[in-house]
Amino acid sequence: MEVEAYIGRDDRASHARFGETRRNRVMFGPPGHAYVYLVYGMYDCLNVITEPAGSPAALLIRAVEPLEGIDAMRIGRTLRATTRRHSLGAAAIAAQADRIARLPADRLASGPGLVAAAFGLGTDRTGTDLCDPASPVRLETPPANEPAAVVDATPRIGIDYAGEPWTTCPWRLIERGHGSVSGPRSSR
DNA sequence: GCAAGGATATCG
DNA sequence: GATATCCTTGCA
Repeated sequence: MEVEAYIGRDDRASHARFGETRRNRVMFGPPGHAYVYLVYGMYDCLNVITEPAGSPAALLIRAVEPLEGIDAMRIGRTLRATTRRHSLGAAAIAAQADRIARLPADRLASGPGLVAAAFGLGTDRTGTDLCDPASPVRLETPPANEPAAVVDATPRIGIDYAGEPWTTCPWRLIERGHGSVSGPRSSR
């Protein structure tokens, strides 16, 4: 599991830095809801609102460790990789499907765009109550015997535009020992 | 190393 | 209305 924290209007790396807009409206709403946005024109990113209404803060879910539904996650990844493309021939579609079929489980959601793809989430999921047991996408309480996670903290990724101290504050949190982490494998 | 890809916030 | 930019990914 890998997440990044974006906290408040003053956080120059946060979508809330310009105040409330149509895109980030749910950031200013109640906690436990989903904020899904489109980045770089082709990838959706899942965030969880973390503070009470009026206090815009969220966690960007950058990577998760697949435990169940791995086949379903492959389908989600394949769908996202082969649709929403203007011109993709049959051979290219087959190549994408084959590439994803060969991915190890811990690489199915090892990046913010890949998390949303694996779960089949789009921007239309924004506002979903992730704490509602009836929600198709939700957060669940871990088993009581779940061991406590050891967490490493590093600077956040892809926010050089924010300036100091936001580019260096260690608000990217990574569960140590998990294979599902974003970024090139060579850097791990 | 870099192109793909479209919404968005900000400017004329 | 136009456009520079963006909390990325996968292939050259």
